[in-house]
Amino acid sequence: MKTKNRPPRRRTPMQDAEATPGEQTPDRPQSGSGGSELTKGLRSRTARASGGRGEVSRRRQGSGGRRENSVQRRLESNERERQRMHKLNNAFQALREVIPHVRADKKLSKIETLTLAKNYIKSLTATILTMSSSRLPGLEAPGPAPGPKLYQHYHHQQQQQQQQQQQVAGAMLGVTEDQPQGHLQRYSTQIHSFREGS
DNA sequence: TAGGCCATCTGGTCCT
DNA sequence: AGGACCAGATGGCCTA
Repeated sequence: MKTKNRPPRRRTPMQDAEATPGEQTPDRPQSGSGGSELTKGLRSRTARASGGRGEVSRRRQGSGGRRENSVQRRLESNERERQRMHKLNNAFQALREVIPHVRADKKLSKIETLTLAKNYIKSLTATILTMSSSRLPGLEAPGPAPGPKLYQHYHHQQQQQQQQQQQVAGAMLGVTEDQPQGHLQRYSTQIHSFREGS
C-alpha cells in the first residue's frame, strides 16, 4: 500500500565510525538508524542486559587496544550483516520481478511478495497437473512424463497439508485445495485484494 | 498523527 | 575461532 521510493539512508554513527576509525561522533544527533544509540535510555533486551557498548561496558573494558579491537570486530560484523541483508533484499527484488501482480506502480512489500509467490507456485503447480492429467487419463498409472510423479508428490503434500489444516483450523483455506481452479481463483483474488490495498 | 514497512545495530546462538 | 543466522529494539520515511 505504500510506495517505497525512499532516498538512501543517511550514514549511521557506526558507519561514520567505520569510515573514520577511532574517531568519535558524540555530538551527532539521533539521526541514524535505531540500534546505534546504545547509551540512550531504553535499549534492546541484550543491550539492556549487558550494557552494550555503553558506559558500563566501556568501563569494563581493559586496555584501549582491546576495546578498539572489540569495536573493530563489531564494525566488521555490522558490515557483514548489512551485506547479508542487502543480498536478502536483492533476492526479494528478484522474486518481485518474476511474480505477476497488478500493482505495477507500487512495490510489493516483503510479506506480500512471499505470500503471492507461494500462491503463484501453487497455481502453477496446479496448472501443470491439470495439463498433464488431461494427457494421461489414468493419474495413478505411471508414465514416462514427469507429470504423474509430480502429481504424486504434490498430492502427497496436499494430503499432509490438509491433515495439518484440519488439526489446526482448516477454515481459512477451504476444502477445494486440490482443484486448480481453487488455486487460480485464490491467487487472482489475492492479487486484487493487494491492489485494493487490503 | 498513527500505523506500516523498512534499515540498521546488536548480542546470542548455531554452524563450519 | 570466526562467520552466518536470528530476533529484538529503535528510529526514519511514507501513506491514509
